[in-house]
Amino acid sequence: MAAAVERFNGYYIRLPSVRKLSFTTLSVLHTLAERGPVRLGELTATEQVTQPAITQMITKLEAEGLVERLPDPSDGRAVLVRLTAAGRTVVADRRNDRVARLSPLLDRLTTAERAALAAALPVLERLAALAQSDEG
Amino acid sequence: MAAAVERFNGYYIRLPSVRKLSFTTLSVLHTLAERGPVRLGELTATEQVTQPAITQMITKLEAEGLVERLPDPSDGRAVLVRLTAAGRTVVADRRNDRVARLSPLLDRLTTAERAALAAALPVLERLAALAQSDEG
DNA sequence: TAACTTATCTAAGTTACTTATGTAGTCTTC
DNA sequence: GAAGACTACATAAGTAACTTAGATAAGTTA
Repeated sequence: MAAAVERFNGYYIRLPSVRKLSFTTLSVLHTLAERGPVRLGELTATEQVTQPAITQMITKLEAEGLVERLPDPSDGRAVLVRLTAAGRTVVADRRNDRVARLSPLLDRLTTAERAALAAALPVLERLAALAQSDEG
Repeated sequence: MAAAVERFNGYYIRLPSVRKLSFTTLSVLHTLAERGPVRLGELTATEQVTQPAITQMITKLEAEGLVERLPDPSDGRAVLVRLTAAGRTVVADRRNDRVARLSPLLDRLTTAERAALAAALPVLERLAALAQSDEG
């Protein structure tokens, strides 16, 4: 869908208003941005939805030019999903948006307050890791 | 719907599996638990959905006995929404569940790590207050 | 009191999910 | 090495939480 890609590229600054992406969809795009090409079944495991839901979502995102399906060379049944350039733009754009909203608020905190937030981040990551290790 | 109430009361420990409550629904119940009786329109403002969505959700929750509609004495058009005892049980039950899941994880952190999390909480509250004051 | 506004409700359509099932590639076992 | 079982994904059909558009009834204003 080259037309969709061009449209996204041309107006990427307004992307959030071009198509509203659901929470789950955004989570998938984020996962793909972090982990690179991933099998469809792996997305089923990480997101909290069923496998057909992922199939349908990826079909839509592919039609919009945000992701692409690739054959998995190691398994003829499997499908690898990868972000396109347009897809990476969406993710980066959203991150920039978050930063733009948060920065002016953080600027109004004291140095000590910002330090308290920064000190909590690694603890939260460790907590998340503990929770995840308990599942497996 | 007395039957629904009794069912909720009788089996409240398993409530989360009786009916899956959507994210928005849970947010509304939480808002009602925090702020007490609230006008339907006020819920429209705090949650991120349209007014008809709130009307429909409250109708469902009322049928299940979790909330009740009251006339607003100060405005004949308005409707006040209030948690029932069963609704409060749902909220309390979920909170207990969160505590039960988090506590064993927090126990595995060091004292310093727990202190870092505790120190960040008031900062996050202040940050949220700053964000909210910018909207109005 | 007529015109306007506000608070909620109703109706109809959309969309992101679900469960159930189909299909093709891979593994196992004798 | 072929048959059966399993796995990865796709398709189909139904559900539930939303949406927009429009109706109703209470309150406000000129």
